[in-house]
Amino acid sequence: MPVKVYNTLSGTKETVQPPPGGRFTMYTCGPTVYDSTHAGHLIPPIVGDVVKRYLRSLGYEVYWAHNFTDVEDKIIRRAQEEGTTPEAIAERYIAEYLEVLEDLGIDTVDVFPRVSQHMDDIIAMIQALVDKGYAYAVDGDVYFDVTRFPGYGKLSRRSLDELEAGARVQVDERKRNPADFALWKSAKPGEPSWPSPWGPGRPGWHIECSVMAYKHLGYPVDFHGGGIDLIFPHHENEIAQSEAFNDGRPFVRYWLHNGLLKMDAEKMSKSLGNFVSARELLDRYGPAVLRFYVLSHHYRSPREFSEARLEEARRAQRRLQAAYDGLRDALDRAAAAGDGPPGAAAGAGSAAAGGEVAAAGGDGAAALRAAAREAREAYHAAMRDDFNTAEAIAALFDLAHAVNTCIHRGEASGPGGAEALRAALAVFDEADAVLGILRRGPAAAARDDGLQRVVDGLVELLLQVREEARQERDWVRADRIRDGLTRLGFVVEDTPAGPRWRWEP
RNA sequence: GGCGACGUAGCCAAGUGGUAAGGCAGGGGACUGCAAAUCCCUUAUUCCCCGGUUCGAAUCCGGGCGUCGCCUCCA
Repeated sequence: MPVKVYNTLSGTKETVQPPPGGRFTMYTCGPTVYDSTHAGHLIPPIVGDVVKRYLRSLGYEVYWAHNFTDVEDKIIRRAQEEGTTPEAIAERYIAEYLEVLEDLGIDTVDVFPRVSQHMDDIIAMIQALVDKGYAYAVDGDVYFDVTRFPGYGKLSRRSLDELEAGARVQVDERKRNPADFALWKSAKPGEPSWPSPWGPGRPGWHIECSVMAYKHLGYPVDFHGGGIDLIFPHHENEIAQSEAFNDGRPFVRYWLHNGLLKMDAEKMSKSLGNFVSARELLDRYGPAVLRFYVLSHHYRSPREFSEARLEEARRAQRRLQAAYDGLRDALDRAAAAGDGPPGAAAGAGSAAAGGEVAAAGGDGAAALRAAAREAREAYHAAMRDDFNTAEAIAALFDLAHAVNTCIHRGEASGPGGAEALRAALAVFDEADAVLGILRRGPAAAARDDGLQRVVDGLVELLLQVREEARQERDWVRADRIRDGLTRLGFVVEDTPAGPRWRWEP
């Protein structure tokens, strides 16, 4: 079952050819760490995480490098403004970013290379480009000569003529061609610098990624990802450098670009100042809802950010979560009720074929089993088609509906009920091991601190009192307890099996 | 100005030739002491507009209109 991806380079969907040995490499452009991580930054790592997890679920290995740009003009400026060092600035925002990834459940990145740790390799690659005649040094700067690389413009589909026509910046007279870009920039007084054959300076913006991809993954890289705004000039230049360095051999096999997050119809960006902090969103919505929000759109689509959209995602995720939780409850009850022979309760123990026959009596179980099978197929079909997570999630909603219906009709406890529930649970778990949009595992695992246990105990106690009031048909007191808990963020639901509660601040 | 992408119900959003997924919101009903959750029913003869190709198009082609991105740092 082949996976297809939309490759920016070819402009078409292509069938992914697994590399020899079944080990993929993936490189994604991480942030320039001069300011806080914003909501838009979450998309590439979430998409990368899903790509890696999905391929892994198919039995492949994926080695993923996600870089930090920690040497850059804006970091230097920021350091000067705050009277500290660029390293301190970078360190601060790298720590914040890593914490955000961790809280999002992204533990799939294998290496986080940094520019500052690859100076020797960067200088070596620049030197090689100079030696091969693709680059030239002028007054301590080194530029890449785009006219020497025939494929220049193939990713962003533009020609050098178009680029010159559209040039809006003042052309540096020392460049041979206006589109030439810097590989090495000489340091101005007071700026951090590294020694080089061309004098003290620092790398240009693009060379770092070519170098770090080469060093950590080797060429060709199987998947290279990032925001669609990086196609030009960043990725275009990476191709030029890397393929020139590699004597024309391909740099990347599949280019994956994600759509941008917009804010008030403009792209969210640090330079525009219209961004929302990722940390804040994470604290307010939690990883499951945030991932749900990101993955409920196709990764290539642009999406509009707003509180209303996130609230909507929260409600939608809650529906999925409720079905999942209900499923696990039902399984627990089935296990507790009669762990015994699955068919015994209904006395439908006929025989081997009994499972199917008995199901005819109330074929909720059979329907659920069929729904689980269909959902699993639909999930894989969606994921294989350019990682269409929106469609994959739709398959889970269909399954959620089937689960709810089965439980609602009381057919989950019938013959084969538990088996069907387990089949459904297996599909949710399989899909969610990739998507990460459900809160799973025993709730207790997340509550290991003493205070939390006290709170749980108090809520349980209040609910017991409320149950006593309800027994006495003292609705006033019962509602007072429930309303009070609701105001504190505890949602209480009465079910045939007793009251259930959850904390939803 | 050039290059690229997009325009699907009140809203979000899948869907590249076969007769419109899924979600949110809304309406009606069931269940409930009342709720919540859940279930049942309901919400686009139509996919920005105009032409064309085809037995057949949201899907292909041409032309408009609109929005966004890139051409300068940017996930």
